[in-house]
Amino acid sequence: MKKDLAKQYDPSLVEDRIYQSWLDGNYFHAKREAGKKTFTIVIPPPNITGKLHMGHAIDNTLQDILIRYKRMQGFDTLWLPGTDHASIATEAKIVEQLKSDGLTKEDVGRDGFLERAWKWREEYGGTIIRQLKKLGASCDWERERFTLDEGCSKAVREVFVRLYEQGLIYRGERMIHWCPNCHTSLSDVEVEYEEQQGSFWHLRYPLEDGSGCLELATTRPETLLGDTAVAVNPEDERYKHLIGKNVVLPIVHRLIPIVGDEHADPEFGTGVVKITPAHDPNDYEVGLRHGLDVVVCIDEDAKITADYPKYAGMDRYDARKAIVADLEAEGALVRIEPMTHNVGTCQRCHTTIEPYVSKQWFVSMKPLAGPAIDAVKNGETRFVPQRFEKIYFNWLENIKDWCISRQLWWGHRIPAWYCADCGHITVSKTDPCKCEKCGGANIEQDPDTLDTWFSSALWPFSTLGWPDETEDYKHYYPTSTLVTGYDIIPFWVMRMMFSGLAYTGEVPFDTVLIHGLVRDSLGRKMSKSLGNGVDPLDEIRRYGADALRFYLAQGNSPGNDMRYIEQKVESSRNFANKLWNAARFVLMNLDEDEPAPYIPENLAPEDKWLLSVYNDVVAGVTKQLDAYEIGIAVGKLYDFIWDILCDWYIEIAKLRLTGSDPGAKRTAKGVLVYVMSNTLKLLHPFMPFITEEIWQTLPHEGESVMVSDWPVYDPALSFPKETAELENVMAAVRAIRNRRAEMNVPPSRKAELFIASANADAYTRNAGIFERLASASAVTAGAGFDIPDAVSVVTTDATVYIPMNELVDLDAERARLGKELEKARKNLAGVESKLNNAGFVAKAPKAVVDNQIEQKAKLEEQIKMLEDSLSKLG
RNA sequence: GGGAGCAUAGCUCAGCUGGGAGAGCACUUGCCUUACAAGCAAGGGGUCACAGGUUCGAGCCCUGUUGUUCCCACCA
Repeated sequence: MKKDLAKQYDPSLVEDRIYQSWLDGNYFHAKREAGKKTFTIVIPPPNITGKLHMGHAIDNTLQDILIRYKRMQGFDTLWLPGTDHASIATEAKIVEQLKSDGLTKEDVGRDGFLERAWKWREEYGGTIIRQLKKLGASCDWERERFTLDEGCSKAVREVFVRLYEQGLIYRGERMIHWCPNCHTSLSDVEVEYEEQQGSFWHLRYPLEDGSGCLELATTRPETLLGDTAVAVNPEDERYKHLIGKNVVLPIVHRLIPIVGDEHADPEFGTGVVKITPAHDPNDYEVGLRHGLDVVVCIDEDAKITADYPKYAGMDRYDARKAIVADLEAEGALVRIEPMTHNVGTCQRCHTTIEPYVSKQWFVSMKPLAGPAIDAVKNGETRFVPQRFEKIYFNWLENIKDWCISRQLWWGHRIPAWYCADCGHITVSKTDPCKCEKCGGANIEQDPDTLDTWFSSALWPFSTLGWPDETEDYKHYYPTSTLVTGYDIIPFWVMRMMFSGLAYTGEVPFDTVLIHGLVRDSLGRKMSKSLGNGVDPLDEIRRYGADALRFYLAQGNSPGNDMRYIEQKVESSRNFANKLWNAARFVLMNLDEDEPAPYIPENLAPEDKWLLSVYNDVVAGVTKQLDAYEIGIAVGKLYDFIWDILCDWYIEIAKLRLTGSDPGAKRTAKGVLVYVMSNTLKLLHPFMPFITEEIWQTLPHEGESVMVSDWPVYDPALSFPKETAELENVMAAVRAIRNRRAEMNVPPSRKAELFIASANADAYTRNAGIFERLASASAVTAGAGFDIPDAVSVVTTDATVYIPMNELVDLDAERARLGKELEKARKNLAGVESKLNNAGFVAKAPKAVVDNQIEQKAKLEEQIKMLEDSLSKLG
């Protein structure tokens, strides 16, 4: 047994070695054990472009806590890891890489591009996985998956073909969000709205007949090139007579009609709206209603098209300036009004989105959303905390069709082939060589790929082998708990829900544990642009993975954001060190041949007290973990270990450990090892490394704490009488220390104690505790004492006289006792007023009333003792 | 416009089903007490945002108000 532990715990010397030992033990691997209940989590697959950030750290810490807990409880536990191909992000990386080589996508071609992408993935795709290991994640690495691997791709095709055959996937021309930088369409959720400072340009469009002008306003004057109408509200008395007439589009000098449409709000601005069907979603709808031409004036690069030679090739913002200048020159500009408005930007690159009409693939969401809503409404899947159900419902109830095609190369290519001869679309699980309709060989696959989230949506079952009925799928699906941030609900949780229900017929998980964001110390979102991100790896290096995990678990209350406060990580590190030193103390006292943890005979009152408190902690931690109240569970362990075990029990145990009675010494050691060892188990899910390191050093049975049995509440370990006794003793010790501190008596100055109490035996029995912890030179306990001029302290159970004549300032002492007496009387009055309240006695639970009765008796006793002490002072 | 969260000690926050206002850090004082100074002991510090209500009893439940953050929608 190793006993020469360092004075300070150094995680860097321990963590990698311990992690390797777990891998060597194959403890992370799920073995499909018959007869055991399963507990399964699929990891939210991090992007292969990513680096571990605090969001990952908290998400995976929570998952690892649950997994380790359930594993110790004897579940057949699977935590399935993997990564996401992250189509847009990865494609951008490769494009960037090409650019530094002076190349473009087109230069290397699709195959060359994909080759580079796969190579890139080989090289960097495992970064986060390596970092998760540093955090202590106990994933089943043998089952690691990738959204673009063969199995996941098979699932993607299966789903696409099924939905197509059911008519739930269709191809059509719609207005979609276009990112001119990423050069692809985006779904609604991939657009982030940002408030931007802009202008409102008020313009004049002259009527064709020369009878005047219509004034209107726009935030995007450059789209004027594509105007094909102006709209007024058909009820608007000012303009309704003009409907059907034409105006002359400034600069372009094209005639465009005035249409009557509800879209024009008479209350807003002048009540006149210019209509650009090609470049505004609302205008597009107006255009459809009135059969307007769709005139494209901005291209895929957000540049003006060749149709307008004067502006052709100009960026949309340059074109805006030029067009405004021309409008002014033409006298069409009325005025410019500053305004702030929300602008849609690309989630990935924050480029302003261009609404764009194009042919894309869509999933019909309405039929899929219904069952997903029902499954949560009827409790098949629940959210923790429950309020996130509302967000989930809100999304699904207002859902629009999902644009799933992306103009990218890195991803699952759409399994649709177009026939050049007959125009038929062949959609197939396997690559066809001819058109399924005309049999012609002149077919070409759709060049586009699918939204990354299309494959993520299948993650809980595609990773287990679906669509094949594999052993893993049968055994581990549906999964148990999904752990993720609230920001991912619309992207992922929702989509997994409807996908699971639609394709497997089951909800993909029974619980969704939602956590908040980790913000910086000022409460700001951590972001690259602000440079305020904290690297979890740095923190692990500084404080250890256990400290980081413990902090993240402790500070987290379900669904709430937290601020990253480094001092708190430091105090978690201090806690680890405290535990380390407690272990050193235990080890110091052990013999070489110490048996494995057991509860010894001849327990002292303090042993029974400790075991009782420990037992309650077992029950409490278990209950809180079952309720996903991880922060509360952590708090209980922190208090128990630091306050109860270290500050009280170990100090008290020193009496026997340094004493001469070998039997008593053995008992104390036995209790210490038992409680320490089991407490390590309780703490293991939160602080896996240090608990393993210590557990291995202590006497133990089994290979590793991570596969040991989770402690269970044991009624035989409940000792209320001894618990009360020790609590009284501790209260007296605290009171004595307090009084001594007030009088500035140094600990080295011992004093004799006379303890008057109805429970004098208990104080006699625990005299040693007062000697060690309350600077007592000797302790005499009895029913009562008559000691003149003594300092006295009064608890609810005892009066302690401390004769220190030369230190006694009688006036000060009288004042102190008087103050305490006043306080006790006030408390008593409060208790009595409750007990005199008929309503309280009649309606409050019996336990609460009894407690008040007990308080009353204690306070009365205390008051009596205080009065007595005062009278003795004369 | 719709919805949600938050408001508790100087700071950051916990307080789970209503019954004792708490933790860490910071601060004050005393301790190198042979596990730990990353420590020990003692202490100061709070109208639980505000106003009503329900209740024997409210930090907790209800209504409203204020402030703040976030999500969604809209903003021609």
